[in-house]
Amino acid sequence: MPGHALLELETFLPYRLSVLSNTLSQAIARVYEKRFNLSVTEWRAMAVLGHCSDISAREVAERTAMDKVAVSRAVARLLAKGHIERSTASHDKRQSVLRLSDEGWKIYDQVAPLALEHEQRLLAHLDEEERQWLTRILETLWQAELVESKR
Amino acid sequence: MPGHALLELETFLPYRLSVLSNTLSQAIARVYEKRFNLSVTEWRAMAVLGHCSDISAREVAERTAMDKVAVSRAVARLLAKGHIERSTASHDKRQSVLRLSDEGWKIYDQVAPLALEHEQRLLAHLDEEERQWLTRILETLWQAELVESKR
DNA sequence: ATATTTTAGTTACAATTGAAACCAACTGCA
DNA sequence: TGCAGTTGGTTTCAATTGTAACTAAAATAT
Repeated sequence: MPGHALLELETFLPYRLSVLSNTLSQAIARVYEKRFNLSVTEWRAMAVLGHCSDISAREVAERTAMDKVAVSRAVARLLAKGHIERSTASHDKRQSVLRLSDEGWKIYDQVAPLALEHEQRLLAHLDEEERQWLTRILETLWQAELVESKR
Repeated sequence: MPGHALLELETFLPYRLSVLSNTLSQAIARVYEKRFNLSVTEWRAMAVLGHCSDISAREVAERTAMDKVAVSRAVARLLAKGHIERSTASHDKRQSVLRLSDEGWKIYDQVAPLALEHEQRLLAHLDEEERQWLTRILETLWQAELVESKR
């Protein structure tokens, strides 16, 4: 194609990141889905609550980078399944206070190791030096995107 | 949370990749959308056709990592907008032969530089050494995931 | 040749998602 | 106090997407 801009999708960073992360997420998602009947959004909410409990839906949204509608729906389904419990914040009756139920913890304790194992299996393809670079680079890009998207 | 698996979402690789690539894609997508009325799938199809012309829908699907239904719909919309043209392969009447129209090339020639520029702006946060590592690492993970997902 | 299976692409229907409207509770300020 | 503007969360409706079924053409087998 003479005279046209040279964009090769296969080497285009945003595209590569997108495809890589999608195949990756879907691979894990399939496991959540089949074995535990959890969608990605549901699992993300649970993951956050497993790590810091008694937070509001808004805070779950912030920490998972999901929007509040998605969180609202995930919370509704998790409540229905009994994986989480909800009460109302005493200082602000709009806010909910969310935490994993005993049942939820049982799920969490099964899924979390699986997720970590999957991550390890992926990282096993890299040597220690590569892993350190990757962490560093992702951190940098993450920060860069954050400030970009805030504008 | 004593006695529970330690999964911190913020440092979990699949999660980081997912959030990073989503915010990244959306940032570019917004530009496609607003300025050129193109969805991400539509643009991806056009990007592939800009790079190698006269290929079938199946081949577009392969090269964009989208499924054939998504491609079919993107193609339908691009045809309706007049951005691409379609004929039938002489050696196999099932296959379509797709290419950008003159109109399509005009769009392509505007969007492609924008996309490349966005990529450059992002990469500008990294030094040359980091960029090389990133390319290498993504390539490795890409290959690793490909073989994983084929099983 | 003809029946069977596979492949390219589309269509139909259900499930998921996103945007905007909405409600209730809080904040700040006159 | 009371009223305008925010904020947390839900609901509604439309658009997007995924799955499965489908058609037509080609490849393979009988």
